[in-house]
Amino acid sequence: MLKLTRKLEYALIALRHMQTKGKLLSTTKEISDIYAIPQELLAKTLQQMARLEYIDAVQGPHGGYRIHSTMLEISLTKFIEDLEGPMGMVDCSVTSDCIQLNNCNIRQPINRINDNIRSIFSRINLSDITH
Amino acid sequence: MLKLTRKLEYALIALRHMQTKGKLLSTTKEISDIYAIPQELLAKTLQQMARLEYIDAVQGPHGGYRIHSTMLEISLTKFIEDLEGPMGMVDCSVTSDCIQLNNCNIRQPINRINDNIRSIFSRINLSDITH
DNA sequence: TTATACCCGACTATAATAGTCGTATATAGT
DNA sequence: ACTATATACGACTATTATAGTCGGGTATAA
Repeated sequence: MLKLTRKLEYALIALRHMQTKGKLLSTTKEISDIYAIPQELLAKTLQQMARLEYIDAVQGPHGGYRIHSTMLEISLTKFIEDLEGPMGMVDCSVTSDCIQLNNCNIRQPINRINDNIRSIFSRINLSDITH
Repeated sequence: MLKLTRKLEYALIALRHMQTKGKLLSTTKEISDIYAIPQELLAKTLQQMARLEYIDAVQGPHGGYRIHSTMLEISLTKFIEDLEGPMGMVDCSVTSDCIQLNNCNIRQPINRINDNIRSIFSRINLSDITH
């Protein structure tokens, strides 16, 4: 309950690391070594963030990644959903194939809480974590 | 990310159901039938809540469960942690055996967010969900 | 004494997450 | 052109957490 996945954790660690390096490039190996993150796993996450244009990739020797400037204004909600898909306390806040649905007696109160959390996460920017 | 487990979901549904019945008893079968919850699974959760004194159990024929009056003032944080153990976005907010720990660069910002969420959950009472 | 309903631990199944591997592509340096 | 380094990417396996099942027990009203 409420726990970040490793993927998100690694992504945040990497972003923060890159942040401290400004425009200098960081390699996967460098980051995985420093923070003891499995290299191949981190690699995939960095590649995904590159596709999402959170970071810029430079290929070849002396290549690596650096933070994309607009990334800082991304909200935590968007970040999480970009990397892992929709977020919601109950499935019916995401899809609508629950056998209960109309019968369900907690749907509305839970969805209110859900909205509260989302609104907190929406007010938090990635820069609040990686600054 | 952020999703309630079925156990919590079933527990909340059951509590709300019992709430509407006041001092009348509800059986496991009754609740599992109405909301299409696997009976044995619900049974375990109700038993756990009985041990925790969230609900009172009455044994024998015509037995069942009813809500314990003080339950209403329990916070969502306590409820979740009573049923599922400690809640935290990162392990280091719970235990301290992470190989990173001092090396970790996101610990503090994440823990701030974590505290925010906890404080929201602490201000929400079960009665807000089951009323 | 029988039927009903709670009690409880051990077990299995399923699904989500975490991690690995093989191969391909880009490119700087020589 | 060749080599070493680094990203790109899909398919695979392993691990863990959650979900669900089962078998046997106890309490008690009728």
